[in-house]
Amino acid sequence: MTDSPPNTKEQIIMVAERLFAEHGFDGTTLRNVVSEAGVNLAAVSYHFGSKEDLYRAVVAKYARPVVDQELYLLSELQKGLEPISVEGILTALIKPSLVILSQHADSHLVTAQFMGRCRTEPEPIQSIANEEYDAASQAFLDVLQRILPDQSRSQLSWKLDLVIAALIRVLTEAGKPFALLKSNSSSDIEETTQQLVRFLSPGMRS
Amino acid sequence: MTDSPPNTKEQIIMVAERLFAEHGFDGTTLRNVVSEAGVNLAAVSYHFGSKEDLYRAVVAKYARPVVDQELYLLSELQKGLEPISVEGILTALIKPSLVILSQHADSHLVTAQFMGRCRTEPEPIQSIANEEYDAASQAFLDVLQRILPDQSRSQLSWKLDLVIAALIRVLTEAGKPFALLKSNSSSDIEETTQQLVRFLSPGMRS
DNA sequence: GTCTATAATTCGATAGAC
DNA sequence: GTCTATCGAATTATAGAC
Repeated sequence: MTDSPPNTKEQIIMVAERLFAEHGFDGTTLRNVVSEAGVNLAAVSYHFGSKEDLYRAVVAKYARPVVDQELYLLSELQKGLEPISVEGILTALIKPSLVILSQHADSHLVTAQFMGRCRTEPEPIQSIANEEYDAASQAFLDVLQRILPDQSRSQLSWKLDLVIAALIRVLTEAGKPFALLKSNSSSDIEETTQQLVRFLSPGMRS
Repeated sequence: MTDSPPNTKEQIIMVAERLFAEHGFDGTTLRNVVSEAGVNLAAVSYHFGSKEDLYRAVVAKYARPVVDQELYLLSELQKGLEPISVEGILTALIKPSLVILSQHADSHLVTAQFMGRCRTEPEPIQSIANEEYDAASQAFLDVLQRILPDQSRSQLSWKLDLVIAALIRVLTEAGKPFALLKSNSSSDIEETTQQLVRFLSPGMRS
């Protein structure tokens, strides 16, 4: 875990994450990115290719690990002996997005806001992040269908969609006055996860 | 209810609503608007002033009536003799957004998508719509606090926020394959409202 | 009110020197 | 890898004729 000084490529990704989070894809200019990053404009083309490729790199760095963790927790849940609960599934879905924040302590709010923002972008930009998340959504929908066989798949699908919408909102609003998620301490993340799960689980059972 | 032929100003607003809904504020150019509307570029400046002023006009036309209806339903609820229920409050909050769709029968999906999109825009554009909605949110929060005195105001605040996030998602996703809201028939709107209320009410009570 | 023409910027991307 | 310089295209907004 050596803290190597950020090279040009990393510096660009870090600044781009913040500007994409605050102003969206269209509202962020490469000139703003390189200006705040203290690097040359041509460095973006050299290291990434295009603005969209830079965006993909930011998604890959900050969103992809969250999906991997979600799928891991879901598989662990299925390996267990106890029956799977709605609360367990929602926890596996929600927790990784919140836990990841404690790993980037200094920029945790920015990461949260980017993860929310990238899922509210207009098309075709939103699809860049959605392609990462869709596999996980399908897996969670399958498990939900197994433990809630009385509900139709389309019903479970829009319910899961609303759960994700709530999570996205929590991420986007992170840090604002009345936000649910205010700190990145482990205890606070644990508690925020539980509050979200408790709010959403009853409706899931219908 | 005469169907007067759309003049230039109305034509611009109608096309702008759709493009803002699909591509967001930054992703929509005035040239795209006037091109699809079949009017001259300078007409935007003449009738509205600036791109942001055009956006305000679209919000005023499609979002403001929804807020007015929400506040009206909430006041009617408080005039009634029966005790106010969580379901009643959430219905007053959710129904107007859905009902308005049956009034613009031909463009109902576009209106839904715009009402959702305008609340996920990056700042400072999002504030344009939020200023319309904030008064209503405060009023709903006050009533919720009265009938749920055991929960802290900050807790009720983020719960209400998640309810609104779910509503925004339903609007944004209207018309897509697995969307909750698929039609603009009165019966479907009634049923969609009930499903949303039933999904969200239990968590509201904690 | 509607139009043409254009001002004044800004954008993403790249060629080419070092 | 990093830089300067710039191309070509696109943007909002407006001046001014009709």
